[in-house]
Amino acid sequence: MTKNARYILEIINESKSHLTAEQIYLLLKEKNRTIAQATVYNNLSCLYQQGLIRKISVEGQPDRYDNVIRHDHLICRKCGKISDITLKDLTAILQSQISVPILSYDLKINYICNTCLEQERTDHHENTKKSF
Amino acid sequence: MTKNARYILEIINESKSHLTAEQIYLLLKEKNRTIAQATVYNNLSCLYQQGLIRKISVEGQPDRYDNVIRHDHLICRKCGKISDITLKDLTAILQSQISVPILSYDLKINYICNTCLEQERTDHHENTKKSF
DNA sequence: ATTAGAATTAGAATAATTCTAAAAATTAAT
DNA sequence: ATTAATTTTTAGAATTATTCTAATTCTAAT
Repeated sequence: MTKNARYILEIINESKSHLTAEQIYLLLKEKNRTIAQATVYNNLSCLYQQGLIRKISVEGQPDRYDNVIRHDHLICRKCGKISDITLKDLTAILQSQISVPILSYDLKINYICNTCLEQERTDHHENTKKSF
Repeated sequence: MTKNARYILEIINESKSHLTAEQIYLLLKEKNRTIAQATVYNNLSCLYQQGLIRKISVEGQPDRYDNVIRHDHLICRKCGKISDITLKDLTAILQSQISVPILSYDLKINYICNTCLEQERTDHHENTKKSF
């Protein structure tokens, strides 16, 4: 594993958020390492193929990268916000229903986050007022 | 709902595969409807927001669209192939662990498909041979 | 030190999607 | 039916994310 790959893996493992390739690139530049975007992409692909990181793709957003410690994601259907949540491991339940070996699974749970719920409530209220 | 939206929804609901926006556009053209790509994208966004279709994003691939009948997906980690699989509904199990209401969930199970397994076996064999 | 192979680079190229502003179609009001 | 208002569609430009390319730099073994 190259130095850059190690740095990138470290950033992903230490981050609490779900970074995009772009964000990782910027973080590396901040830490005054000179690195090209292509290198970030290269290494991310590499790390992903080796199963050292995972990719989470939320529609309308660039791919995001995450550590491989088992956890699931809550996705707000309004604003696209991603939050971590650790639910009971489902591997056994799933594997019992599938004959081929499961490598891993990605579970995204769609909901509406509090901010958007609040927003919705306010909007609705305003509409109601307007219609009088 | 506009005529185009209806057509697009129909195509998605009737398709057994997981179509991209591009593929939907081409299908519509085949059925000699004149339609612009932008219209396909517009309507897909619309249908998605209304919860009438779902989007499945597999890394390295353009977004794909699917019907909302509950089912899960098997994703081959080597070639990216997507297959449908209907596993036991997990909503109750998940909801019991989450306080906010779940709208829906997307479950992608990573595995290696038969073709890729075969491929791997062959490659390995060749490597072995070569190394002599 | 020399060299082969791998990693990195900057920038071009590509692919998917969104934006824009005008045109066409649909709907509602007269 | 005619006009006006609104919605949908359109073609093409613009943007964004990502990959490709070919040259350069680094690394590690001789």
